[in-house]
Amino acid sequence: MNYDPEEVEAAWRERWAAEGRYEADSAAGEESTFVTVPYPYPSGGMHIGHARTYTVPDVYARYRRQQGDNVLFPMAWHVTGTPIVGAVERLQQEDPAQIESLQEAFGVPEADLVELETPMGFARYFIERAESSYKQGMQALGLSIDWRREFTTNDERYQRFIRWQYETLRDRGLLERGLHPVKYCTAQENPVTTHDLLEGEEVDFQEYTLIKFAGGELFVPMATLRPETVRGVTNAYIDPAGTYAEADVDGERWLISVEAVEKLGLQDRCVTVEREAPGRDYVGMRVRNPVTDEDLVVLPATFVDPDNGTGVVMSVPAHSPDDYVALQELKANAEDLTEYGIDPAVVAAIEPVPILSIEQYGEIPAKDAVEAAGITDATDPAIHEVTQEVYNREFHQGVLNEEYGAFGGEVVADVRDELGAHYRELGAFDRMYDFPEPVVSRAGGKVVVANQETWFLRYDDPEWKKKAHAAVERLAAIPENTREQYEHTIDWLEQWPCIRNFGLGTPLPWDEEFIIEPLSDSTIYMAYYTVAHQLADVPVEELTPAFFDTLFFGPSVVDDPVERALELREEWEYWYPVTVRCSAPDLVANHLTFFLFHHAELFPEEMWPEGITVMGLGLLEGEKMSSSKGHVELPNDAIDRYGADTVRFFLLNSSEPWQDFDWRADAVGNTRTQLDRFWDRAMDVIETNAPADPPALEQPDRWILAHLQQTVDTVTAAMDRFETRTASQTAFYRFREQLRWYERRAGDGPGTAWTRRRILETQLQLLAPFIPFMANELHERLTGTPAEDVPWPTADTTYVDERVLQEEELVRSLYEDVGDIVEVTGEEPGVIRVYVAAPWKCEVFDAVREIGDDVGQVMGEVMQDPELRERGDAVNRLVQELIEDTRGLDDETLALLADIDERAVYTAAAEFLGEQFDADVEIYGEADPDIVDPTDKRGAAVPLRPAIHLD
RNA sequence: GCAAGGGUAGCCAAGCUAGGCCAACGGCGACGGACUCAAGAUCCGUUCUCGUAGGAGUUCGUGGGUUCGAAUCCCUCCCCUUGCACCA
Repeated sequence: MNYDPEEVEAAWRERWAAEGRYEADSAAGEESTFVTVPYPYPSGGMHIGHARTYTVPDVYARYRRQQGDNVLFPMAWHVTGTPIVGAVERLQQEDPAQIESLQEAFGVPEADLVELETPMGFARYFIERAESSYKQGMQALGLSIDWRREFTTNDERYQRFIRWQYETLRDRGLLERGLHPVKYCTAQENPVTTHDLLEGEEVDFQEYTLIKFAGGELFVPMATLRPETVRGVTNAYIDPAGTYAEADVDGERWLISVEAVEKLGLQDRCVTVEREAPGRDYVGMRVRNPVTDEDLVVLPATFVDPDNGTGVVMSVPAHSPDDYVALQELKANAEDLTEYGIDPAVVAAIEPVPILSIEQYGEIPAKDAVEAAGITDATDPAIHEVTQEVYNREFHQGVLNEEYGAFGGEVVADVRDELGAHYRELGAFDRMYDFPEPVVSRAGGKVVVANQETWFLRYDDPEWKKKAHAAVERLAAIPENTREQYEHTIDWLEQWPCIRNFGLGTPLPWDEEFIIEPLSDSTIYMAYYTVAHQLADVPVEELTPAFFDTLFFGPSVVDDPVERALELREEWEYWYPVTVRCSAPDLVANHLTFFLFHHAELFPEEMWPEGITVMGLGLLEGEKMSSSKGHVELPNDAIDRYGADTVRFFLLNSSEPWQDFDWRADAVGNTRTQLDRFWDRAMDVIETNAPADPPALEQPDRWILAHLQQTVDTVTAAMDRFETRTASQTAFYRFREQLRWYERRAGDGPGTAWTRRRILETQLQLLAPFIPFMANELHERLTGTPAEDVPWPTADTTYVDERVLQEEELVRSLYEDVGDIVEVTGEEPGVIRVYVAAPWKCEVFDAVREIGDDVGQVMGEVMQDPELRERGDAVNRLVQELIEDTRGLDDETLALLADIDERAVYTAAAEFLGEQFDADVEIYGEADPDIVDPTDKRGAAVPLRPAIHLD
């Protein structure tokens, strides 16, 4: 019967579902393993990258099950937040890109679009209705999930649980109210996310320092990202055509652009406009530098954007190529300024003021940089690059001048923040947020930065950080280098705004207009899995904070513990902690670290996560997958084409879980071919009769069985380390390499037939986690029991045999040497003569073995023997050669090698060699009296390496 | 810039944490052969250079260093990928 994955896989899916094979219930006395993976976010369909994300934990779950554990692998759906809502909105607005993405990438038929018009409709569709839905994909892949525990984060009961979590955190003082800058659409009057942006998706807002220059009572704040240049300011620029306002800002009178008025108003400033006037009215005004007390002039410039910062900028020609070039141009055209009543002499007198020194440049870095680049006017596009370069170098290498007092002599990068804070405290500086370039929302509104009232998770709390670090310490971090990343993230996290103004999810219990955001409502939900299906029977209104207190903190923390909660507590205690969480690398810096933080705070140490495995990302034909570009591979398509086992095997075998993988159709096709071949061979074995009990075994049989035991050990060790690639490569491809030799060597007796069955049986058990459909099917056909229902194999000591491995190695290398010679000479031999090293050479070998790799010492010892001394040079050469050959081998192996009867080994293999080369094979001892040695080759014989003569 | 990962023979990709069985696993492609009317599939072999005896030479981003010995350890430089937050 040919391999037909469709049929085999359908049968097993049905059987697993009917048996409830993967429904896991707590069972006293059985070891529990709890495997989790972040629940999918159904804002679109499932693609092949997701398939791997969920298959990796499945393979581990299956492995642990074969190892005898009671394994729980649950799944749920994350529908919190704005992406789904946003996707629905875009659909309603008939956004063509969105519709194309749904139809092209995820194959949504026109007729189904109507189902996607509500957020939960949209979510449901991609959870289970669509061909490309997650649940259908997971079931097709054969993931061993306990589906009874499924839920969504929008479910009432789940929300009760999250409310309990947040009330608890608030009560512990880990939640705090405050203001936070966010991207804000002025048209919708609402915060927006990156997905909501039409223009400027890549742009991040920045915190600008406002340097409060003053013209009499009127402050003229100027925005800069380089507050340390305050001493280098030579003048200011204003847009003469812009509209400016004199406004009361928190009790001070400020001159700012009208655009800045709006922005500051949104940044928690109290702003009242008192009069408006065109920028030109302020040209020529004198302003005082708050740090140096110098008086500077405000000059007109068309390059000033009133919609950036405050609309008034300072000029630092010594350190900014832009400003330097502008100043040159201004000087050249100083006459034009008379129209503003400015004396050209004033402009002519402006000279760059350097404030720092830096190696690569002279006194005026901007001047040098501009001249070196040959820039003469401000329209030269190269000026941006030059500016960036000067900014970078000055930041990292610029040493501030002595005028900076405490900051003098320091590198900018080290003191910029401090310096800003210092002058802010003195009232000379202030700050505002803004974008460096225009940002527009999909609704068409201008996007600015607004301070929003919000609730923060206090990840900056030192006690909490300490607990989180403790959780990392006991964590099995896979790969190990992620450990450092967790530590780093914990140290670096500050306050995290954990609510949104809209979207799906759990409302903040005490302020229901806010929704707890997705990264914050998914930190301890693994605990919810342990009781999810049983919670369904508890009336929602009974799921009070006291109920969850009882469940998770125990009976002692509440006055009157509910019985049901105590029962569920036993479930939780049975399954928890999480054995391993499989996740993505980009989640280390947020979700996974939050996961650790919350566990560390809410649960006792023994309930903290035991392991996290971070998985690599997927590429498709060498390129990043992108659902918006339709560059995706869907699991259902792949499974239709290749079968689920092939998809699984490719995904797990092409790289280790934490490495990136590349889905390439040709490689997947090849994987399928390999499985076809495996199936055919397995069927041959299954259909061949073999004795039930081990008959007499030949050398090749014992050799391959010894190899099999090594393979079992290697695969098991790899699985324990989550090295699925190593494990599957070893069990499948590596072992097949050995099998090729075996097939060449093996006879056709009952021993061979028995050995083949024995090998197949073990191999199927090792492969069952990877290709469960095929492995179970074949194993059942072979033995009557599916592979997943028998214990994971362990090395059978009956067949562990180091000697047979080494002996066969001698045969193999003899075979290869003969082959090499045949190839080089291009002649077919009629007779192969093999000369085994003489006894005196073995004595030398023994000496090398005992003394080690010191040539002098070995020679000293060996020359004690008069018989050997006679051979002088030959002994010396042999010693050197043997030392080379034996280097790195351990004593045990050497002892074994010394003990092998080489001649017997070759004699036993002579028939085989003769068949292979179609020649007669003669075995001699080097010192045999009746030796045939036409070309005097025998002297080349060395222990473990016979001399050869082909005739 | 900071942080992490990576640069290996035509391509993909092991090995590098414990330096020497590494000319460097494996796959693809290519070439030769077997099977076949033929093609495909399958199987066997070759695939850095030289070589009519199992060998020798030169390779693992660059340039140095440590060592008897380095793809493997240390340093310099070049290049590539990813992340840098309120976005799941």
